[in-house]
Amino acid sequence: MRFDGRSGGAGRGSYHHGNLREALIETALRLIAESGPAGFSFAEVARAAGVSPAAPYRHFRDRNALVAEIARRGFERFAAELEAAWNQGKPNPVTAIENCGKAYLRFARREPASYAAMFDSGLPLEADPALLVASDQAFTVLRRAAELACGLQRKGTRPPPLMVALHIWAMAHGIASLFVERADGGRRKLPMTPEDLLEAGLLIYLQSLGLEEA
Amino acid sequence: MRFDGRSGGAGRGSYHHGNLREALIETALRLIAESGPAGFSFAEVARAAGVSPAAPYRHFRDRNALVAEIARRGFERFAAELEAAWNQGKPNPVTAIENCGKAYLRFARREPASYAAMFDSGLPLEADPALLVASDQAFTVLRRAAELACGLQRKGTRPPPLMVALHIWAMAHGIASLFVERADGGRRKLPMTPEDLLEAGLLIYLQSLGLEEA
DNA sequence: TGTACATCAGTGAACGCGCGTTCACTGATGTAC
DNA sequence: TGTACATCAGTGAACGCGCGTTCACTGATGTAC
Repeated sequence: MRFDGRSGGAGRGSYHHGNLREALIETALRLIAESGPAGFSFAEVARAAGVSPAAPYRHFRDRNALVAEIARRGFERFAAELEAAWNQGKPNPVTAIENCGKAYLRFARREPASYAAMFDSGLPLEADPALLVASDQAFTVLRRAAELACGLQRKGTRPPPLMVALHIWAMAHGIASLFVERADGGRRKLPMTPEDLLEAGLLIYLQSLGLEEA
Repeated sequence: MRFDGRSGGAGRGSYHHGNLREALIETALRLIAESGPAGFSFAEVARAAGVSPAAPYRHFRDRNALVAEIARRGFERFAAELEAAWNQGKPNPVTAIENCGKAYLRFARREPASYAAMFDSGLPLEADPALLVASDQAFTVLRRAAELACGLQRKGTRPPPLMVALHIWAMAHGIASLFVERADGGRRKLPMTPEDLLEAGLLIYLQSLGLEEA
């Protein structure tokens, strides 16, 4: 890829952009990061990408399709980062789950635009099968982590892994939503970092299930 | 107040509405419930309330001021409902905290428009001191609850009450955001009610702190 | 290697629309006397 | 009780603007021969 984002022989000023689809996605991410998932128009993306307002229609049916594509890609990267953080439960399940929590917050912090498209855009997941699949992939990482962690318990005292995964997700998502700073407006002040808050919360929760770092 | 929402002698069709400020707030709540906090315009509220597009300017500086007022009132009712659910820690702190959690979800479910204005509107809390105060009132209920619950522990093992309050808030907010059904689009499917999920999560968490229902 | 042609990404003008906001105004209300 | 008047909530017309979307078009690209 060339430095200006155009491919092949299509230089700046040429008739064909050459890489417009990607450029629109990158531009929309920038605009979302600046003003939130509702803070941009289809026409504005076109203008910011340097093309006519009709050009985006060659690549996306409408504004929602663009946001859905951003969310879908976001979920895929999100799932990959959670998976890497989980690292097959090493060095031990509790530490690995804490690493997942850190990865969750890191994603919300480093890709606030993707995160907003994924969780705050109001897009119905059901309307886009690919979006639903990508979203499920991310949750599946947490579910498998909970399954492995719960499997360490004696049979009689095993909590339902699905429930544990949902608790972990809810706490991570709650902390990300309430306390991770956003470019479009500061979040509530905290006497600690969101990462420390989540780590402590997960530790307390997992201790109660009989799991320790060991 | 009369049945049509107009006060005094101002009947329907009269020049003065008589109760426009309240009518605008109610109308905006309805529109937010239908299409989310970004899903209405100032002009649309006026039209739906049956007045000219200039009329709302007599009562609110702009659209944001209307949303902020809705959020402020929402936080006040929210704080009152959490306070009632806490009920001074009776019958015991764990049960009372669980009741707070249920009240949290009940509010998100029954007043989705207020909840969205409070948490999903992107309004900067700092811009409106009254909004910040109302928001703090709500959190203060959780903080005092955590203080009382933590106070039952022996001194050496007391967790920081502020942190505990933040964990409770995050889990409740995470579950409300992810799983409570919204009118503007379904949330993820769950194999249990959000209320049961939160109750179990709080119970596991509080057990780890040495707190039991007793 | 050269040429004719099919493809299709991007143009730019156009449309009707609803928006936020302003303005001078109007007329209902309540109050001072 | 009646009247004159100040107040101010709501009117309606107007403005410039950016939006989403369409359309016939243009010209760059790649390929078949």
